[in-house]
Amino acid sequence: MNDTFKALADPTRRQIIQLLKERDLTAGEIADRFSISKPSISHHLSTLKNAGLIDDTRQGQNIIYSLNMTVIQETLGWFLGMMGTKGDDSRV
Amino acid sequence: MNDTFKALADPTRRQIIQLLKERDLTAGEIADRFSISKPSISHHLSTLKNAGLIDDTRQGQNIIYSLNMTVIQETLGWFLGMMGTKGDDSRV
DNA sequence: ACTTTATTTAGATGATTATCTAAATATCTA
DNA sequence: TAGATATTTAGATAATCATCTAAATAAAGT
Repeated sequence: MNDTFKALADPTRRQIIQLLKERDLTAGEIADRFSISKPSISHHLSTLKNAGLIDDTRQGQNIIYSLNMTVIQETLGWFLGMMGTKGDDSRV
Repeated sequence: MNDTFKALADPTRRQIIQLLKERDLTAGEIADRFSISKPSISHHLSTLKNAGLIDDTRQGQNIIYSLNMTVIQETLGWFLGMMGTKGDDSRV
């Protein structure tokens, strides 16, 4: 959970996630959309992958990244849990 | 938005939020529930307040902190936007 | 006014992080 | 196997962050 929030606490990484929401992309395609170096993007991708937010699969020379909705759903659940009646401590 | 995610990217701050979900608490009551120093908790509270996640109001010697659901709702919205059909780029 | 209690602000320190360049690895093609 | 392309790993550096102790501010009680 902490890895997830830490991964999301960076604007570049959130943008990457937004890009992957549209369609799967190779590391290079992702890097092309930013003005920072490829190694930096690679590092961000590794952070996102480590948090379980994205998956990767090699296809020839390319590595294709895709969103993994599982962790996003879990995190959404955290917020939903937050939205119960304020002060709700489960007394019926 | 970035302030929100950064504020949430710390376990102590998330725990503070969980505590405030149950009921409003003074700075001291919050600090009592952690093993780190009061100044550190005060700093965390200031980070959360800066992100709009909590409000404070002085009452005598105490400062009472409370959850502000507005930003939490907005952030929930971010996740909901994420949950649209994967690949959804709005072609009807 | 002085003391106590509650809280924050200041200033310092060690750890983590975002970024870079250079080098390594992996795959494909000629 | 040599060369080109795609990507990551290594190592360095500057910035940000979590934490601490000590000092300052605020309110209340004596």
